[in-house]
Amino acid sequence: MLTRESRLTSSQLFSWAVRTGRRAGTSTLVLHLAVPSTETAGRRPQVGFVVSKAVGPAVTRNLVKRRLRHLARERLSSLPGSGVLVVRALPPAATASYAVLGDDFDRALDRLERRSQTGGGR
RNA sequence: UGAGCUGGCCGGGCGACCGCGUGGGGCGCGAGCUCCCCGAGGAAGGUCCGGGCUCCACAGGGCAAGGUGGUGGGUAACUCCCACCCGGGGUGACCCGCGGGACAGUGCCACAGAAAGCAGACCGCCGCUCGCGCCUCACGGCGGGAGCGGUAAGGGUGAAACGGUGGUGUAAGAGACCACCAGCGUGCCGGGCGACCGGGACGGCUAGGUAAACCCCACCUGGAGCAAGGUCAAGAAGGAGGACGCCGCGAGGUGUCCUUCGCGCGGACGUUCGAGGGCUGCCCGCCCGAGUUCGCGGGUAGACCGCCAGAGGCUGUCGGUGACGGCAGCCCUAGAUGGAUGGUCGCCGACCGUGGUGCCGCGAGGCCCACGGGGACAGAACCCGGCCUACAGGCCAGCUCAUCCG
RNA sequence: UGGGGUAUGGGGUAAUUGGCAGCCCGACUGGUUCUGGUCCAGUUAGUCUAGGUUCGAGUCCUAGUACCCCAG
Repeated sequence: MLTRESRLTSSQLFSWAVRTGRRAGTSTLVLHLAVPSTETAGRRPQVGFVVSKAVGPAVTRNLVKRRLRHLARERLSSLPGSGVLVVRALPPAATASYAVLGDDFDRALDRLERRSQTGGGR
């Protein structure tokens, strides 16, 4: 679970991260990561989730969200200081196990970090 | 023992590690840290009804529109619930029913059939009159036709055909008359608060269906919905849409042009006689300079309230056939807002499947052992009462039918 | 949260007041052709589900299911 502080609660930041952030996808997840160019104070990273109705009914959507929040909490330290991460779940995430979701999360996060080190992004 | 009917209840358990939200306590200047309590459902679901609550509207009445529809009760209210009545189904326990009005009016009843609604008559039956043919010496008889009239018994159609059965009667027939039965109307007696039920009397002999067709009658309904509504409260930067061009595989980015929004009202001062701003906290001075500033209202991003103690739950008792109500005692039992109530793992476990040269049994099957799988439907979003829908598996109580034993 | 609409063979669509469920494309079979296509003839299969009103329901009523749309 995530504390209130680490949650992304502003819809403006949500659309900002999805629009301008770098993207990496797997079969179950798509991650958007945006880092402010100027250091807007040393805030902690924030994580938000998007689980649409295509994933399933409310019970499975909530289950996917809870699993993702736990996964994100364990990986908070590897995010850049003031980064904004949006995790979007795809329909296969409904049937994926916790371990599979964790692997996909790690792979996508790894790809995002590598791209930022090689000076990617716009 | 088997098959069923009705009502009620449960709907995984234990543990370890790591977490989240409301509230409370402690520490800390503070950010925060730490401890404790509590933390999804019977449907939280669909959003089909009814209410509370909030804002708007409203003298009163009527029309329109929508809804409800046996009777009596319960309730804050209901299209809900209870009891009863009526009709239908079942051997039965029991179940089902939008169940007012068809002499207030209008409409419809396809096909078939003579005729489908109020009266009429196709075939037929019967009588009378007039021809014709045949038989007979004749009287007369038989057959068939036309016209006039009497009938509705029989025929056949249909979902439905103008009461049914039997008799008297007749030229043939007919409620024309009689008996019984069904049904209608009027008034009476008895029972019931009532819907209605039972009984007998009289009348007329008979009246079709459809209102989930229009309609009539009685009753009910002001509108919106917690994104209701309220409090606090930035910024003037730009935002939205469209057309065209460039870049990009694309998502998109960027440029030009057009449209629109960037609030309303009022006051004061000011536009070269300088409001206001900057240097600079003040004065002088210098520079920029056409709007500046104040009040009231409105309230976008955002924050907070509404927001969880309530038609509340449990137990007992009393009243009532029951729904339910009265009284007493005890309890506090989710309040999130990109949305908490959990994640991972282990053990147990109903239950299911497979196997066994195991045990019991005539058998169906039961028990035991091993292995594998392993909980259904489903997540509060202002609250409550119902309805409807989904649901693996299991428990309890009462009752019915069949069979066997005593 | 509030409101509206649709459902007819495999696909797309008709059905006047309730009165025999049609049409096009497709699929299949046969014929024509040396073969395929074209063409001709024929066959297949349907009113979303359940219940009700009615003599009779695609149509009317009630409940449900699925999908779509609109406003905030």
